[in-house]
Amino acid sequence: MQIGEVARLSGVSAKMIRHYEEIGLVPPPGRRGSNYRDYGHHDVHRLGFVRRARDLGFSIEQIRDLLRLWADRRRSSAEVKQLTEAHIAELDRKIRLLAEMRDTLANLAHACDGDDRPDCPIIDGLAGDLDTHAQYHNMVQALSGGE
Amino acid sequence: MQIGEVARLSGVSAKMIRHYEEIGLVPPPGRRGSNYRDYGHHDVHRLGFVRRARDLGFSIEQIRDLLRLWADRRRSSAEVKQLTEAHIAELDRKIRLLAEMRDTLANLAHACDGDDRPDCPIIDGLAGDLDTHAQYHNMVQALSGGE
DNA sequence: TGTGAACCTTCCCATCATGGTAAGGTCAAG
DNA sequence: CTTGACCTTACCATGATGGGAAGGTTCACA
Repeated sequence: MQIGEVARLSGVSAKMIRHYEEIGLVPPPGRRGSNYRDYGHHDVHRLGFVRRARDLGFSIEQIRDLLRLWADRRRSSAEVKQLTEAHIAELDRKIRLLAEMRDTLANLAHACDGDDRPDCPIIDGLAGDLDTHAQYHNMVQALSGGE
Repeated sequence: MQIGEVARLSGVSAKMIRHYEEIGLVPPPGRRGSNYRDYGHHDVHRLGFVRRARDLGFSIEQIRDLLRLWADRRRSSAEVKQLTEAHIAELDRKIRLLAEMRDTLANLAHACDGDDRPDCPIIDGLAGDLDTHAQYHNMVQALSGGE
């Protein structure tokens, strides 16, 4: 099977399949006389695994571990679960960070008239006329108390 | 003022200050006889603005616009607000994406015993023995119905 | 006057995962 | 024999940041 078909079947681009081979994430396949890579069903399966793990936000290094665990018949599910929960914790951390940004901005935007005049709490906040965090907390208080 | 002090005062590393100059985000400062960059208070203020905008997740190009608006006395707050709300929408999109990953993984992990045996729904899900999304939705149903 | 520490300068490389493009080889159908 | 669809390698780009090398400047202190 040529790389293009594997790409179609696995959902991983040919570009990335070559890249994963180069970094040793997947083994180099055999070559035909034409020097074309030659894949089998097992490779499609493995690359599908990689794609699904990527879709769930695992890093390449984590996927390397997951592939090793997948192939290891003597693995403990505890190890898989532990790796997964570490990743969940990382996702939670990122979500909290983004949510904090969003909330700060939403509060600034809420206080901004959004009209033709230049006066703008968003710009003022960024300019540091007010400390952004203090401003954020003041906002929260003003909003919860004043509305 | 040397770049190191500006870095300290603004919270932007000297490395990044030079980078922002190179990409035209901030104007090149004057130079002393030693060829050292020479900054004033205004530069510290501007870089503080940049840092706060970065902390809120704005991209460099968005910050370029924000700096222009900041300097424009005839700006409309509507323009600032519009830019901000576009960014908020982008943050929401990222948060939703990450939350979906987290929820899928949390459900898989929930179904995983995490013991010494190799059987593992997480690995099975990644291996595509079940479609991940279908599995996720089945999980949700199983969890809400079965507990 | 010398010297060492603490600055500064430019230049290049690395990250992470992915895409683009260029220049060229292979193969099957028409 | 050409055309088009495929494949190959090699290099460059992204975005924001850091690391480090090799070398120049400044200043305090012995």
